[in-house]
Amino acid sequence: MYPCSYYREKSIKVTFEEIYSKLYSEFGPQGWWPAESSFEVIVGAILTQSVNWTNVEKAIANLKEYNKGLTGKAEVNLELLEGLEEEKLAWLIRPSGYYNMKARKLKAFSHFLRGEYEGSLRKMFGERLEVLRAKLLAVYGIGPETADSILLYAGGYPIFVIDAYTKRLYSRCGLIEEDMDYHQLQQLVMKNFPPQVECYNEYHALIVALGKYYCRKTAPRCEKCPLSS
DNA sequence: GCCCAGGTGGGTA
DNA sequence: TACCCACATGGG
Repeated sequence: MYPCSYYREKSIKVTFEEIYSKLYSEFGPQGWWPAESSFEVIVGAILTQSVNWTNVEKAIANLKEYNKGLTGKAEVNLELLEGLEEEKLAWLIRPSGYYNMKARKLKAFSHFLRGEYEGSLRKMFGERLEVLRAKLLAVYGIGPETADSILLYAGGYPIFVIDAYTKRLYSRCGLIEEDMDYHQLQQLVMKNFPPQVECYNEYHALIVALGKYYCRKTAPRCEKCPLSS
């Protein structure tokens, strides 16, 4: 039995805040997002879709290496993505999986940023939260999780990111219904855990940290889960 | 060999 | 709306 299922079956109430506190005291600050620039956060957010982060690291390393040979600067930026043929881009990001789809997605975002904000992230992040979120969702390849990761980790907006780990954790704890959709779940969390950028930043990262080791789909290692004590 | 990983878009009933 | 499927590499 999962420790968090134990809460549910014994009708022990835990709150979103208590889970956050436990995770924070167990794992400490995570310092997300792991990237050297806002633009790199966005690229990482797209590349990490349904893929292990270690794969993404290889892909981003390829992009940096390529740009270093081209311009002397080992960084991921808009000019690099714009200058690359989609096929070449796909080849460089191959380790991240779904590379043809993701190359198309990166190109789509590049066109969006250039067309809508003259290539300026500063201008893009000058938008109001709701406005930018809606615009991002309209970009090919950017769904709710990717949009919210971009908003929170690159833009510093107070928005809570929901992912597979988040659903699994809250569901096992009995805090949510299995069939809640992304928006419902996000609203529920934000209603019960008031928006603060720093906490939302850490919370999502902490849930991923927990999920990677103790709250996996299979083989959860629940006997060592920090939430069990 | 099998399952899974920080999803999204498109098609069908 | 509610499912199904394609997309694809790398690690345990």
